[in-house]
Amino acid sequence: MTDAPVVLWFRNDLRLADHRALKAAVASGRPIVPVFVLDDISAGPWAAGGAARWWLHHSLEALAASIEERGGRLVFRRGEAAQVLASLAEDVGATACYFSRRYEPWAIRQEKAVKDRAEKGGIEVRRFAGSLLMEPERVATQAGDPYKVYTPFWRQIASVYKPERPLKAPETLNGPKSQPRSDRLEDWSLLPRRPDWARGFADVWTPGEAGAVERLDDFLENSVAGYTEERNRPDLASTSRLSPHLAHGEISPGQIWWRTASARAAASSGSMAGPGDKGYETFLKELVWREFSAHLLFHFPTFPDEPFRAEFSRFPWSEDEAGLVAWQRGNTGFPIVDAGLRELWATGWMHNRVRMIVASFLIKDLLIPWQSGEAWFWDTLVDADLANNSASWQWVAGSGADAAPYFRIFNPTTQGQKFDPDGVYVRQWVPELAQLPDKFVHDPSAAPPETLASAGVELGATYPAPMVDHKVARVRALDAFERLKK
DNA sequence: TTTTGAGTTGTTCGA
DNA sequence: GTCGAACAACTCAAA
Repeated sequence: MTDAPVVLWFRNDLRLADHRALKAAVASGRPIVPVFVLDDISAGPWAAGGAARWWLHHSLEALAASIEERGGRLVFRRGEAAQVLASLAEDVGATACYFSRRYEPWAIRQEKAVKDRAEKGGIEVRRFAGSLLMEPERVATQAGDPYKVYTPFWRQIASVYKPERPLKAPETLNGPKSQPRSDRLEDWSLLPRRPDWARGFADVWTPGEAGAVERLDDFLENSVAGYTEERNRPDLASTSRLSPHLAHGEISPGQIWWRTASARAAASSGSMAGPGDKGYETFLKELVWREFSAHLLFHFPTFPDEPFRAEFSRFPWSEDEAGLVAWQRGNTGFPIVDAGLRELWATGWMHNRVRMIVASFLIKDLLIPWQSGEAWFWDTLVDADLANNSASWQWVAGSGADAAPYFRIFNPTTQGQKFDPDGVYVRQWVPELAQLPDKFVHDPSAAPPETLASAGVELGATYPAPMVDHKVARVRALDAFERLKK
């Protein structure tokens, strides 16, 4: 027996409940030194973007507070994880380091460096299952290959995965006798200043473990029943909005599965499974899409950078810098596209249906490479997740696994009319169109001049004229994809 | 090894 | 206004 401390390395698992590494550290009976390492070096180009850093700051504040309530203290240090952890272990005389696994290529390299360095110094390293339902090594086709099609992957997970009651957060955390040096979180400059573009974020989000659980409970109580249909409606608050909490590990997918299954059982007890029952399964399927993306990235580490289908490297992309900027700012002249990109800028998040619409527009209407959209989302999304982001962009581009067929080109006007039928979403984020009648709110350029005038809209002045003719752009995209086949 | 059935999210056109 | 077919062929997963 020893009472040398255990270093508990927090990564994208910023919670105390359902945390295996933490549970093992507590069970060891030794003092615990919890630490978060800001390691932009190991992450390289995929270091957290601006919006995710805002979230990270607040999530770390919340985590530090709940550790403190339990008698511990979260240490903040900055630098290359292998080096930082070794030096922290030395400072406190720790002989072990526990952490949750991550699955991104850079994080796998980072873990290996941590392990090599620690073991050289005689530190025991224990790695625990991380942010997935199942370890990627354990999910394979009968031939032993990774799944490349979603539906069989889903069937496999649904039949093999056994939901387990999530681990409770420990009630006390014993620290070491003397506290190690720590940075001050405020000195990391994770929050934007001048300009403070995150001003509106706090109205919408509550980063931290408690906020995550509250969000899930609210969803299961109020929205899951109608989820199958309403999840496509950006004008309704019908999705879970758990993505940023999941991305930072404030809640685990296992917790989500367990609570969803429990809520489903409670809802159907005493009555036949009603039409509302479908919502639970649809929701779990979305959770498994996240899983699918993570497994794909694990098996195919170039996913964020290169098209999964190699022939797409020959695609005739356009170098349209001005077009990219118009898209980023939400000045395309297509209301639903602009609404989405402005929602993203204002809140760090965009409804998933709208993500598909804006992505299709960038790729297929403007012929701008999906990597440009991926990079913008990386910097602006509070839920930025390397696997989800790259898999989803490649899905829209048609270059991904199980991707959309090339002829699936979203019509931004039709999509707006279909999924934001009363224009509520557009009017919220594109207020200069608010006075237009429903009939034209998704298609201002079709409105008669007097309608525009009385709504105070002057195309090209108060709101941009459409930057492309969608009909023409569609044919151009189909043509480009046609050439790809040859 | 070969065969077979299936594959998130759409649009347009013509009957 | 509604509905079904066409838009391509290919790859994947499992029998």
